[in-house]
Amino acid sequence: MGIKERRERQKEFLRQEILETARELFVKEGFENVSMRKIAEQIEYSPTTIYLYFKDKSELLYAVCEETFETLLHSFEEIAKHSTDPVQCLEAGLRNYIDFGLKHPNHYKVAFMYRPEQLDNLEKFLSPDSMGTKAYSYLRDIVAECVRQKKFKDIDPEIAAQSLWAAAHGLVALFIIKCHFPWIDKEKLINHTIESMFSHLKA
Amino acid sequence: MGIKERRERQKEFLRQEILETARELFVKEGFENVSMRKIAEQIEYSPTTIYLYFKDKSELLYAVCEETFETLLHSFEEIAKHSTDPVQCLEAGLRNYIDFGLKHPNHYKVAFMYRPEQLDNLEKFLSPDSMGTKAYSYLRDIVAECVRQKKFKDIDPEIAAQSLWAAAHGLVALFIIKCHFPWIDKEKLINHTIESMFSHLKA
DNA sequence: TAACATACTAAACACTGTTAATAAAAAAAC
DNA sequence: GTTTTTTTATTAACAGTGTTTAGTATGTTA
Repeated sequence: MGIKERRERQKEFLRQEILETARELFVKEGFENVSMRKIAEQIEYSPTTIYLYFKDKSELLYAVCEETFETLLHSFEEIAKHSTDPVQCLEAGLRNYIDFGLKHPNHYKVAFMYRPEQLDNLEKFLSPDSMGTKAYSYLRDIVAECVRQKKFKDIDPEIAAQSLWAAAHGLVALFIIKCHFPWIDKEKLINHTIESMFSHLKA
Repeated sequence: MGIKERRERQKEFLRQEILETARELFVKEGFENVSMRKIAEQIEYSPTTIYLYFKDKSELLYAVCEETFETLLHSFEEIAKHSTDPVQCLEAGLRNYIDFGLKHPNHYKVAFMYRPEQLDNLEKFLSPDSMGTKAYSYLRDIVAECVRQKKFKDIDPEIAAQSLWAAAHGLVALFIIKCHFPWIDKEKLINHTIESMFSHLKA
């Protein structure tokens, strides 16, 4: 019964190859500038083959999103490993998030700036198993730890976490979309925002 | 020479009609779901006619943007008229901005969540005469007034204004894009963010 | 009435995501 | 070893997109 397994492996391999190519192109040229035909050409298959492995283009987007959330979660965990103070850990995590957005704008756009039009993808995003949920939960748990250690005032970690995320996203999203706006030194802007959010949480 | 003027009026009228239809459809169905053919059908002209009045679809987007920025600027000014304290004025302005985004997500997306791919449109956005520039300048001037009246600490108004804008945008943008995320009560989230930003500026 | 400028449109180009029907290849059954 | 069945991949097509080119009316001027 090794034949079936080998075929399964081959199927999985091609699926992965499609996904990798999609990610590469999305990151390099931006989601809306990548057509299914372009992906197909790159992997040297006909366009319709992709549909045997992914329901549609938005499922490809979803899959790349999940990858991205996973990467983000891992870098969070990595930061947490090398830090003792949860507050410092949280700040480093947020700065890492922002840096990612600035360094990989197209990648960030895929993960945080497209709304999947289809309901089933939205539902998948919300499932507790989704990498997005896990990454957010991790963020919230660090905030909760800050509160538990009384390094933050007694606040609902959910509020603090969502507010922090929004502040970080606001910076990244505007930098990306309004990239020709005469921004003050971005570093200063990031610092000011983070200081504002944190000092209010510590107060 | 009244004929030429009448024709000019007629031209301007049709241009305005196209623009209004475009805005209506963009707001109702979202920019990416509105085709030039759909706009044309609505105004009962052929699709090519639109190109006699607007260079391309992105110029239509730009024009609607300018309208939006102008509306936003006017509501800022209206708020300023009915308020004595610049801090209170600033807060009301920001809340008004956020409310607009929540009430008219498609409209907000057009103005703040699309990057015009073409350079010339980006340049137009940056010109000092553009409504976007004017609206931002107004925001920054209110912040500057807060600093002048020593109701804010001595900070570069540009930094404060951009940081405030980003915080507000972060909330609205995430609410729109991740609209199925289990957000805590939005009102609370908005309050927390604004309090954070303001208390740091007042300190 | 003839020439001209303006306003508009039909047809086409080169794309897009996606589907239905079909061919090729591999595996299973006889 | 040949035939049937299943899996995999492709060709052709549909319905749509933004945009351009070439051509047609129409109202204005000479």
